[in-house]
Amino acid sequence: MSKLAKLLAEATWTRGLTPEQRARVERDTFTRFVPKGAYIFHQGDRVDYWLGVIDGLCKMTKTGADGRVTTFVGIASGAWAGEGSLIRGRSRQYDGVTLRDSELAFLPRETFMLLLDSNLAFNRFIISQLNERLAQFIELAEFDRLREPDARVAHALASLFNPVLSPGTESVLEISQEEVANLAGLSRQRVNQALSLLQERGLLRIGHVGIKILDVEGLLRFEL
DNA sequence: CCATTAAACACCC
DNA sequence: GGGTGTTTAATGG
Repeated sequence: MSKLAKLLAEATWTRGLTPEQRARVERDTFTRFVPKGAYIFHQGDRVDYWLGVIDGLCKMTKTGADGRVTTFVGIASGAWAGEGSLIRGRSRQYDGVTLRDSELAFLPRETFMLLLDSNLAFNRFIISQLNERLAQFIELAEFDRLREPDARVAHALASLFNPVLSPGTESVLEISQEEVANLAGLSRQRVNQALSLLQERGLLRIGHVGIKILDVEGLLRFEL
């Protein structure tokens, strides 16, 4: 079985498709290898595909007028993204960049719209995914405004393990501390300090360009 | 004051 | 050579 077939077989949203729809999806979807640090799409691009992460780690970022860059969210293995822009019919509102070598899947807009127009289960999946994302962004605002830096780091890491949004995340995250800093909106050395604390608490283990997550639940409810 | 960060530094995988 | 861990000086609440 190809990587794509495996991804489609394991994805929640393919379960409610008719055999014809499933065949159509398998026929229309293609995959591409994208090396670490490469752009998947740019802000302003037309949105022609729904993006699936077969195996990899990506980020959505935006560059401010003064050149500073912020990362909104990480997208991990098993995740599908970009339905927001597809449905709104708008151009990309941010840049997509790989954080490590990634295998990506592209489902054409036309196929996506066909499913949206004809399949109830698919609609339910999209609603639950959008809802999950909304909850995640509200949490992001909460942690950003109400919690200390250590909890922000813990939360940023735990967010990559959301079972609805990123069902296939491996427990070893191949991510630099620099990128964790971008995700959490903190400096690199503050993140380093936070990671050391989280490691002391037994929630994760720091490796070389990698973090082994030991306790996702513990990270989510981390308190000083 | 105290915490955070930018910049600069020396390891080392 | 990029990622990591640390120091130092500057900044801001």
